[in-house]
Amino acid sequence: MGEQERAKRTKYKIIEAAAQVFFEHGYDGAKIEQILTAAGVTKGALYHHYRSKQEIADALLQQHVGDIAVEPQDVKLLELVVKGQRLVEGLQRDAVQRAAARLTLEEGSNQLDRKQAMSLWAEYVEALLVEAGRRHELLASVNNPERIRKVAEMYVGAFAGIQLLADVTSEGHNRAGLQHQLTVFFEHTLPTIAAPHVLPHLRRQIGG
Amino acid sequence: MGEQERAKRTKYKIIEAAAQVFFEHGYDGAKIEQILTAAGVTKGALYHHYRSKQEIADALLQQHVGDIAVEPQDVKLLELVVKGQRLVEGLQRDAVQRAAARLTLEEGSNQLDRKQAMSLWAEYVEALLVEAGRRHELLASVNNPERIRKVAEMYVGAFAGIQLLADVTSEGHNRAGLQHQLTVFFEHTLPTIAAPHVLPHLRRQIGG
Amino acid sequence: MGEQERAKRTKYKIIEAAAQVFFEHGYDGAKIEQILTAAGVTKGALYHHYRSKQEIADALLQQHVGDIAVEPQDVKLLELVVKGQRLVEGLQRDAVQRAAARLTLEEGSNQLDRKQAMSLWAEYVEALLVEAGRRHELLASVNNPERIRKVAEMYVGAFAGIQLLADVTSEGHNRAGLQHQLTVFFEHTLPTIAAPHVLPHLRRQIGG
Amino acid sequence: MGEQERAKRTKYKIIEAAAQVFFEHGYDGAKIEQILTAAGVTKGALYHHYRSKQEIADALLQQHVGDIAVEPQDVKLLELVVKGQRLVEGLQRDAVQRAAARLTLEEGSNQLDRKQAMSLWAEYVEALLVEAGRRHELLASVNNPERIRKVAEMYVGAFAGIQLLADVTSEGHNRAGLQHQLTVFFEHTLPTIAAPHVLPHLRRQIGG
DNA sequence: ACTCCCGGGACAACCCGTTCCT
DNA sequence: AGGAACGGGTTGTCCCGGGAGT
Repeated sequence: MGEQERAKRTKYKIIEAAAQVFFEHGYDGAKIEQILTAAGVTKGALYHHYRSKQEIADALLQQHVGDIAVEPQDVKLLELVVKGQRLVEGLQRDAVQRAAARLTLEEGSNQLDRKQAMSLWAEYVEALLVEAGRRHELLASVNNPERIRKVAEMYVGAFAGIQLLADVTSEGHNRAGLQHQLTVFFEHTLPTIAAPHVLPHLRRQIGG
Repeated sequence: MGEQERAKRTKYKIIEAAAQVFFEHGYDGAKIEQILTAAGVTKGALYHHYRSKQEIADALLQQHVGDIAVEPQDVKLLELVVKGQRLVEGLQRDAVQRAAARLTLEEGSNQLDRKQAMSLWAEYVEALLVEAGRRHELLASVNNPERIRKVAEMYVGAFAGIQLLADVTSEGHNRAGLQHQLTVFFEHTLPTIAAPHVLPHLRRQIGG
Repeated sequence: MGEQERAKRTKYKIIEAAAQVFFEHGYDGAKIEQILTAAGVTKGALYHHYRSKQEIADALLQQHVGDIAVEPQDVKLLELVVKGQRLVEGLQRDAVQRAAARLTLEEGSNQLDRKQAMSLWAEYVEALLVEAGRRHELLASVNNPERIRKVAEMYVGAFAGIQLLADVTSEGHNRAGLQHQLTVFFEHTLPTIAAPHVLPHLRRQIGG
Repeated sequence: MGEQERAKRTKYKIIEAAAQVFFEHGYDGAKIEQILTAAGVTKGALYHHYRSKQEIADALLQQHVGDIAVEPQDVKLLELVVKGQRLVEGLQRDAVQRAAARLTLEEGSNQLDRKQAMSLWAEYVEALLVEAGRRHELLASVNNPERIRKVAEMYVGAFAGIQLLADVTSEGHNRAGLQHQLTVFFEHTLPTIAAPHVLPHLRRQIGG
């Protein structure tokens, strides 16, 4: 019982340490020894819980998928905004999220994972926009399937890039930075997507 | 003499091969052997021309900086658009550009490089926007130093992200894809930045 | 009490499992995990009963030495034949015997054990032959100390080899195979050792 | 050119050192470090020439197959004797032969090799005996297919065993020992196989 | 008394960037 | 420019101990 408890904590210590190291050095650049040191565990312990470096990375990515649920909103586009904010918040707060993001972008020998992760996001945004369109929240010029698809992809890409840049621009993991960046992004893209009557709602959330 | 010639060609073969390998596997993941095989060169040759793996990467990045000069335009914002298009075009055409992009985003042991590269871009865009502002090409709401700075950063970030996504979304290195993506990006951001009277000019370039 | 009983059974389960694994992979090649799995025991249990891998091997070898006693025979050479047959029978029936044989032939870090085991056998056979000589059961050409010694060594060696080959030639652990092999061996060596008048007795046993 | 020469010598040094170590400790027990030390080469050199420990063992076994050709003899059974003597001689003279023998008997993960090696020998001896039978060199009691087969197997097995024992009985690699053992073996088995009229010929060779 | 899980750490095989000699 | 050699560093294996629970 107490044993189980300890094991659980050890596993988590390892994941946390791995997150830190993976985030800083990438998958290939990360050395097991670094993880060991950071976690304060021995090799025996680590390999007791995970069979390989790859398995640690996988476990880390699992954690990530603990998907950010967003409560439904009257204005569908609000969900997009909130989701983005939550995601950003997660990236700032949680080293595991940051590492997962890095690993996903990097591809670990298999390009597929990266592809899938991105595609998933794109699909999610697309579905959201479609629904928004049905509710007349989109500008007429945007509200057709072809266009929605493109916009979704652009959004996801741009979003990913902003995260990337934020790592760089900010000294420490300054919270305000990324959040502000996101705000700017929304302010400059939503007006060309959303119908005028929903913009005020969106602005309120953004500004908040 | 002819020797010089051959040496030059060998060096380039190496860079090209390295580009391919670095792009696919990243810096740490790339093995010298792979480069050797891809280039059809022996180890002796490679180390005759470059003293280390890092030096190859550096040489590769130099190439990249062979900066895309853009001819001055009446409308300053057009330069931004053209620059973006040129960059994208380069990324599609040239494996070296692609590899350089990957390496830059990855940081090679030193975070500084990534930071600098990004900052450089941000500064370039910022300067461009400032000049555009002076020429009354910006919306009033955007035309103040603080805001311009933020917008520039957002732009660079989003831009980087679009490239990333493009690697993923496209099967082969489909040219049209990235270009189209970029078009969508410009269409959805410029209206919230540029003054109405320059928009038609920009649209003409974008659509082209 | 019942505890003791269980402990005993556990110990035996371990020995049996170890025998299987040692026989198949040799000492170095055998992994504790494999023994664990085969025995259906946990690591804690195993190390409660045995302090090390080596100790398991030792225990296994002890078992082996539970020497095959052969009832005295009128014709001394018959004892040699019977002993051989018993040994072979044991090797077929009992995995522990098989494993012990392998470990003995392999030497476990110390060559001494192997030497001793072999020497023991050689001495046993030698003593037996000496006694047979005293009883006029040997051919005159063989019946001198020097010769007896050599013959004994040859016998043991050849015998060991036959076992080895049998492992290999036979698909499953075919019982008949080894036994038959042994018969052939006796048939082809005894006539050059035994006095003619004892041969019929020996043949009867061999053929049986 | 001179390079090639050096490489060849290095490869051989490695094989020789490996032979020594494999012979003493078996495959699993042999450590690469030991081979390195014995050969006086570095890890890099070793792995430049061989990709794995297994590959070294394989190379070693190849060498072994450089089969001992025996010049045809009038009396076919003489070939059997000569072959045996040559083999034994080889085992004494050449560490590589010794190691190969050990590795073959040990099976390295795949039992097949051992089986095949043994079977090959058995087949060789069988063929030889068949031919001898055709030339009326065998006793009538032996000269039938069934029997020949069994005798061949017995022979090979016994032979292998004698080698094994010799490793053990002898302190240094005493040459005389094994050879003498072999002599005894032939003396005690051939009379029950060979026709009386060829025995003198065989004895002459054996005694030689 | 025995089981079991967690953890410790030495050590092994192998990789890979680099140098050195030709 | 060619290719053998170098050697430190990496991941992963495996034998074993320890302590809580039943």
